[in-house]
Amino acid sequence: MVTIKDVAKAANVSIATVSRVVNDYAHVRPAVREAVNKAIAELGYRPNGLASSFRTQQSNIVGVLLRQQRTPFSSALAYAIETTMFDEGYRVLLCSTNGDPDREEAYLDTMMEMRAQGIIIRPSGATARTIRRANALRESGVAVTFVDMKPRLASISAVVCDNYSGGYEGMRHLIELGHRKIGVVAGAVAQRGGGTDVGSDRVRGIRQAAQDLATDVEIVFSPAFTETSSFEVGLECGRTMITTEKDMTAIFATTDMLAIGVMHAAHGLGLDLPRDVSILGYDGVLESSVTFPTLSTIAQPIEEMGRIAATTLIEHMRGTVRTPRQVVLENALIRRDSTRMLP
Amino acid sequence: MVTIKDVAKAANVSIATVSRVVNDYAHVRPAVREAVNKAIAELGYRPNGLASSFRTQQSNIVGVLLRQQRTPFSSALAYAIETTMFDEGYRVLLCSTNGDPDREEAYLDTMMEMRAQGIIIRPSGATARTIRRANALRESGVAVTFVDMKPRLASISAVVCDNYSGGYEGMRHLIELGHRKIGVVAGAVAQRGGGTDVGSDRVRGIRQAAQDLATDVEIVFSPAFTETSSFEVGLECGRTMITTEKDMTAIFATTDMLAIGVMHAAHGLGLDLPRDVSILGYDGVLESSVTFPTLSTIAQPIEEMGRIAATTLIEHMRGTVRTPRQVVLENALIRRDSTRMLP
DNA sequence: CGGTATCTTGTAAACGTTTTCAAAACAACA
DNA sequence: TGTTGTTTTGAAAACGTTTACAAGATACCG
Repeated sequence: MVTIKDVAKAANVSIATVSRVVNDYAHVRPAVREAVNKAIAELGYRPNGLASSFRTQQSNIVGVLLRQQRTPFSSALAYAIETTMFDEGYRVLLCSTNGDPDREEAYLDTMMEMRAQGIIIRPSGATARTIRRANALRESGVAVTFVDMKPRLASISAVVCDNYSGGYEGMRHLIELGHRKIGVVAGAVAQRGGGTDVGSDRVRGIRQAAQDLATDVEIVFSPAFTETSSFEVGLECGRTMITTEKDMTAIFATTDMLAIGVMHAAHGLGLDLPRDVSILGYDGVLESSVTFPTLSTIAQPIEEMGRIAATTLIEHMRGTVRTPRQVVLENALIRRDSTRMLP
Repeated sequence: MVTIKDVAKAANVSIATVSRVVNDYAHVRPAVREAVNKAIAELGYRPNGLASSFRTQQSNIVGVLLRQQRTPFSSALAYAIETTMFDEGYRVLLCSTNGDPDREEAYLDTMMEMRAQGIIIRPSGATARTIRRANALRESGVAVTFVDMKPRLASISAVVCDNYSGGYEGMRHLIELGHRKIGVVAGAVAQRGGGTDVGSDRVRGIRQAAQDLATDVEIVFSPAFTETSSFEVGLECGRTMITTEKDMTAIFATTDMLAIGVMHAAHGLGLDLPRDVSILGYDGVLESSVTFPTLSTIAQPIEEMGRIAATTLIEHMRGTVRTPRQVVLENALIRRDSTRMLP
């Protein structure tokens, strides 16, 4: 490998000068600069990033800790973060913990060892622990931003959608369409409503809307389950719900993938959508636009979340913003074909 | 930050000894080892990865260069690669070029600067250039493996599916079901059939099967288009194809997302699936199992591809395998509800 | 107990940069 | 030409590890 020394020798200058040229410093005579650049080109010199990172203790690496990687939501989020970071000169180390706390631990360790400048975390359920860990990171000088989760105490920056009002507006949509008995498919934690996770907020919004918007609204929850977002769960819950609750005219699933599962359940039971039952999703992932019928959904601005999380983290890393900041974005109802006005 | 020096002082040993303990070397007295570990724990010492990477010139970083990141295929692939690498002690830098050659260039530069040990590339269309670049990388000591693309000359390792036979078997499926006039939705490059890309191989297989398997098979191609995999393109092509070719009974799309687009076109034109037209996809992404009706498809073992690409690269990096290796995996037909026997 | 082999430890030199400091070169001015 | 101020350059010291080498300690053997 050709080093800065080789370049210095070839250009007849000191390594300090080469360094100055490489890093675009002022105070280098044009002639010298040119000679150095020529030597660099001729020798095919590439600065050793390992060395300069080491010297400056700046890795330019940020970690992104996701709980999954295969879901549409995560993909979109990761993509937005990654491109934003790249354009700002940071490189991202993408890690999917798959919900395994040991893996999360291991990844955080690695990031510390690599002296990552900042970390974006989409926390999994184990919030207390994650927050503790995140605070420890912050104290040792690593910038931290949460995405898609708002911690109760605002010591850490976070970017999140207003899931409460999303749930609320989803219900408003269904109620305005004339639905009065509405099934809700949501995770177990969410149903209890105590958590700080996004699902709980959605359910709270749903409950409140049912109280506020009409006197005769009845909501029924599908039996609790633990995993909170998969197609299979939606299928299962949809099936039992549809067979049990005869006069239910609409189902609100707190996730698009859940909703798609519910749609399949409905199809499987011979129902015609949306005539026999309206279905409303939540997230606005790509997949929701390619179902049949296309899925009405409360869309989150996923890419915007990613971008804002990235820029927030960057500001923390650069020190331009020191106080934690919590950004709450609005969701938007997308009316498509899976929900219809009751006759 | 607490360094190895601090630990050495606290444990009353030399930094060399600490280093030996940290790196699990033999020849350290148990008592000493213990004392050092105690000091490490007390001080909260974390080895400076930047420093050791620099010293050893081993970054433990591998780059993964994808052209997109938001597609189900890419996500699954990235996930498989990432977990495999992590378990082997490597960290992955995930990069999506979005088809932009400048971005690809920039990423490769970064990887060189970070002294990545190896790179997995899912090449985009610009193959000649990518191969040249890949060879240059190899010569400067970086391990390179292609995934989902097999270069003509076997100087670079690659993991790919047998797209030719996949196309062939897809056609066999449709022909066995009694279909004789079959529409094919594929990219422009693929249709010309000259490229080394996966699409071309699929089309070649399709063509050959049409010749081999029955005398009266007719295939019609949808008008050529450039982007090769999106839902919108499938929608567009499906629409024109269905309205133009009246006696066509099946459509083979060379991508699941294309197929899903075609399904929507069919639904939009009031067709009943699979009664009025059978639809066959290719890839076997998650989405194909949640369409309505569920999509029959030629499934690629995407995760296996990722895993094998990762292990291949690891073997190259470790030097256990030096000669390039090209692995070809088989696809498998998944029969679902979107294809049916002609009456 | 001396000699030898083995185990354990420390010293110090790298690794390729960046950066401080001071010296050298140059320009401006009297 | 000498003085002063500015620009340009180089020497050398870091940064925190790993590791070659040598030396000190210990064990073993006759």
